[in-house]
Amino acid sequence: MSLRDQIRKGSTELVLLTLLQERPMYGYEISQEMSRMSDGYFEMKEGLLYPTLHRLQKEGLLSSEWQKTGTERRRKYYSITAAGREQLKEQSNEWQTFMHKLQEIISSI
Amino acid sequence: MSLRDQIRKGSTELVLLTLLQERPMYGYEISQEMSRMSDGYFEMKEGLLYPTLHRLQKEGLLSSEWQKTGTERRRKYYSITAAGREQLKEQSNEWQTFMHKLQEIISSI
DNA sequence: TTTCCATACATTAGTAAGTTAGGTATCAAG
DNA sequence: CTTGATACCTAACTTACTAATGTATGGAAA
Repeated sequence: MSLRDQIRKGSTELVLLTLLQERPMYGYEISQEMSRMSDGYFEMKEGLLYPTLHRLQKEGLLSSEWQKTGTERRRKYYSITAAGREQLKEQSNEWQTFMHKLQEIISSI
Repeated sequence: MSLRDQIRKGSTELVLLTLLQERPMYGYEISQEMSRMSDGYFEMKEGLLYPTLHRLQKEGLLSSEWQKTGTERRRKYYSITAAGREQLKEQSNEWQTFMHKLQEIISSI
């Protein structure tokens, strides 16, 4: 695992929930959008993306529905739930704390 | 694993190398000092601390020597090497990038 | 003086997040 | 009609991290 991969560990949920707070999206769209909006920095492999979406839904932080319209390719759209928004707030705060603490340590030397 | 534990994942090496850049320390001292200087935020369990020190030494980022003086309790002091300082610079930069990117995403919504 | 806690090293078994590598199917373009 | 992008998914493996435990020494208190 690269240094970047190692550092990104643990940010999966935060990034996912943040994206879905904007609007409902389907898996493939999420991976594209995540890469696009971070200029390629955040890239989520399918082997992580789909299992994580399933887990977050199981935990009640996301809900999903298959797209109804018959013409387009089948897509499963994920939406953030109220519990998901709560969790997002919590995670966002925790990340802010972490980054602040880390800055303190880095700049203390 | 708690949210905080999950988030701290991947910061182990950076924090260790940063501490040892200040001065050589032994394992027990590192865990105390790490907790002290972060007001209890960063806590490294022994099951992570010792294997990681061993690994970093094996990778040439740290060197170690047992304390010589006979009176005191035996201690293994770890020092950062030139390669370790290089790695620290790299990791520090990578972390800055990551935190910047994450802030962008968080604040973009 | 022995008992108890802090110091100081370490390992082992288990968990869970992440990667790697596949599989299936549809649609559009050349 | 094959190729690549879209779109879903799973299984096997790796590894950072936790939880639990083990060993040994020194000092303080009982």
